[in-house]
Amino acid sequence: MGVKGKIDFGDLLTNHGLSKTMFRMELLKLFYETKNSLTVDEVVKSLSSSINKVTIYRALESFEKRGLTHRVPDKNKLSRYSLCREECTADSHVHNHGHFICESCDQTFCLDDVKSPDITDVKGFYVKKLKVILEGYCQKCYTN
Amino acid sequence: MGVKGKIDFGDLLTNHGLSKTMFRMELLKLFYETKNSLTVDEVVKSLSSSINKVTIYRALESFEKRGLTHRVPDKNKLSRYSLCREECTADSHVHNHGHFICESCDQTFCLDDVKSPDITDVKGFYVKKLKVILEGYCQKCYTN
DNA sequence: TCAACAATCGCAATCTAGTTGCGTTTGTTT
DNA sequence: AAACAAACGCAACTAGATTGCGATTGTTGA
Repeated sequence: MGVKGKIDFGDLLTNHGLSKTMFRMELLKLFYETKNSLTVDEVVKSLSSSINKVTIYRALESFEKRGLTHRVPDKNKLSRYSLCREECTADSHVHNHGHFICESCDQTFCLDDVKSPDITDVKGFYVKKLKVILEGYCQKCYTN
Repeated sequence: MGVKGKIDFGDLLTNHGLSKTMFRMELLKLFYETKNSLTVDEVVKSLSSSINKVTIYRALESFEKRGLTHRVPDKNKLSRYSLCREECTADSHVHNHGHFICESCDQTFCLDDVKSPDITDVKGFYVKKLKVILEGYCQKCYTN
């Protein structure tokens, strides 16, 4: 169990039916410390220990299956991964706010003021995910 | 010029600063006849004449540069392409409605009832594109 | 109209994110 | 601690997408 609000990443893994390995705890920690989403390459660069990319792919795959992380789009080229919020479950990743992706620096920003549309009235579809994606330039890249 | 409301795809290309080639007119026609978005592979299958994929990629690239078509996301794997609506320009692709992508059959459906959030108040970002993406199963795939 | 230039095209090679198979290592369970 | 399952690393592979370059087609202006 966690102590004084600190997150026990081992417990987090165990509670989600995943083995508690050194690497996966480090990976989970990285995602909790990172505000924005990460690509697999960014994960490689951020981790202290050298780890095989395949392992990262497989870890993130099982994380998503267990409702810990999920993919977010990134200009259709490569995948980004992001921690799930409370409202996510293994089978449902519905975000209630928009995400901004900067074309230049590739950073993702949460836009809490941009609310997702109400989809309770959508008929004829079984909706598992909802994403609101804004793309363009962030302040920093725009002024450069 | 077009005659009696029929679209002259040659003019459309010329007006957007593109050369009027047989293939590009066919490609543009295909997009105007297709309700949903298309992948490059789907374009290959739909075209009567055999055309190199590279040419399609390059055509769609220049179409996007000139504000004729744009990419839409597809489960992070491959790209789909879609005609721009009136509100799109070369530098701005902001859709006012959501898109549903079926995980199973990969079809994209326009959800005119799902309105995009208002982003006029977003500060600190230069927004070029806005997308609302829903994913899950369409009726047909869900009941199978 | 047609020569000159620019845009487009096809082919082949290349790039790269992501996947798969399999033998080894590590974690979990009892 | 033994037995089983999950996770890992390596190497090979897949497939969407890109690039270089010579050939073809389209556009422009005299």
